[in-house]
Amino acid sequence: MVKKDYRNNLIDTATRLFAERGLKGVGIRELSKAAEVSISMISYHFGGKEGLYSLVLQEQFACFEQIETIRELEAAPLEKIEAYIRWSIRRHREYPYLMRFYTSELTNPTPYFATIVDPAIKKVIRILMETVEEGIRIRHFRQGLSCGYGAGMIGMVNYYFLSTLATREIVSHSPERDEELIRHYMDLFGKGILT
Amino acid sequence: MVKKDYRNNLIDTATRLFAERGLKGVGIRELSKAAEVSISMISYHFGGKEGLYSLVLQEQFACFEQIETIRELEAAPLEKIEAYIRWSIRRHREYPYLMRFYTSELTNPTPYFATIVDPAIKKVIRILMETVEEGIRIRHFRQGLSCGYGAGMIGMVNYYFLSTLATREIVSHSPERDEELIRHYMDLFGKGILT
DNA sequence: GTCTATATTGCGATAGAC
DNA sequence: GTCTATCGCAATATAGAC
Repeated sequence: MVKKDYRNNLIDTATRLFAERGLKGVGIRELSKAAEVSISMISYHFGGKEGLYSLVLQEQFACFEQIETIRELEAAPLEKIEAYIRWSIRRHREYPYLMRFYTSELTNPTPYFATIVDPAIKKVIRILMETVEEGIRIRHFRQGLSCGYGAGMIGMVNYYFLSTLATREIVSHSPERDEELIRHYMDLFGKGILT
Repeated sequence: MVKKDYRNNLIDTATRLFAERGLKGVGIRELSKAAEVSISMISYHFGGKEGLYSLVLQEQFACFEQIETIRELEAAPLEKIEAYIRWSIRRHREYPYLMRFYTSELTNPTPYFATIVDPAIKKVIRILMETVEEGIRIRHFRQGLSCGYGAGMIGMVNYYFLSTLATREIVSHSPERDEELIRHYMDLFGKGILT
């Protein structure tokens, strides 16, 4: 079906371009040329540039629904933390532009931050904090810890992907290293760095 | 001196507006109106909008020079890590818009990323990795750790400030909590979370 | 140094043909 | 559904008066 090809073509191209240069950094002329369709297709299919952007954003953040399965997991808190790390890394690999939208919306929010991005971030942070809280309560984790440590783990993983542009010459970001990365995060988070 | 007032006025206004909406998100009309000067002042003093932006960026990242004092510190690796955390938090408090420029340039880089932002980030990461490496070498830190753990610490601290917009209703970001925050990061990084 | 007025270019959106 | 051509507006930069 021709219609669907053109539509998907536009969505794919827009995802890449918006991720790389932001909503304001991409014009509909360049967008339609890159997608090899005419400029009027953007208004026709998506009601304008902003409509296309919000659709791309929705697609990118839809996967945050899956975090609920981690909350409902019948598992020890530390296993839930590992499940989060695995889910998070898988998510970044599956949606290579996700971190760009995530941080771009956090620093230069568009009107869609409040409805799409903010709830997704809050949901993940709340679940991680809950998990750490539970770990403290049932004495798997040390007493007197702050449940904010959960957010520390989110920060470590996200920064690994966020900083790629500056660190790829220093640290390998190959997917083949992902398992090693998970072990390292769990090791550091669990036991700390000291002898 | 009138000249300097107008110039500084423009720089201050531009810092706030560029931080909040990005280079492309702010026009020189709005900028000059907010700074209460005429539009032509931007070209006159800074050679155009981009010139003003690059000056703001230089100002924001100039403080990264100070990281050298941590490298040269005569102190144990763990103390250097704490010195980094203190320096980083102080930096975020002194330059409240720094994290916005930092992440905005990482996700939607402008032509100034390569000369201003990239070297600053690389310098900090290298020093943290060196410090962890040294800690492992002199057996203050556990053997078999990756020196990439240093970057994990950068990620935790930066994410705390990056995520403010989404987490301020969940976690307090008050400067009065900073000392507690430093203790928590050192505690987690040093001993981990397990009993 | 600072202003107003204007030149020029580029933007997003759409009318109308097919 | 898709195209081309064009409208109206906002962008940056600058000429020229003071």
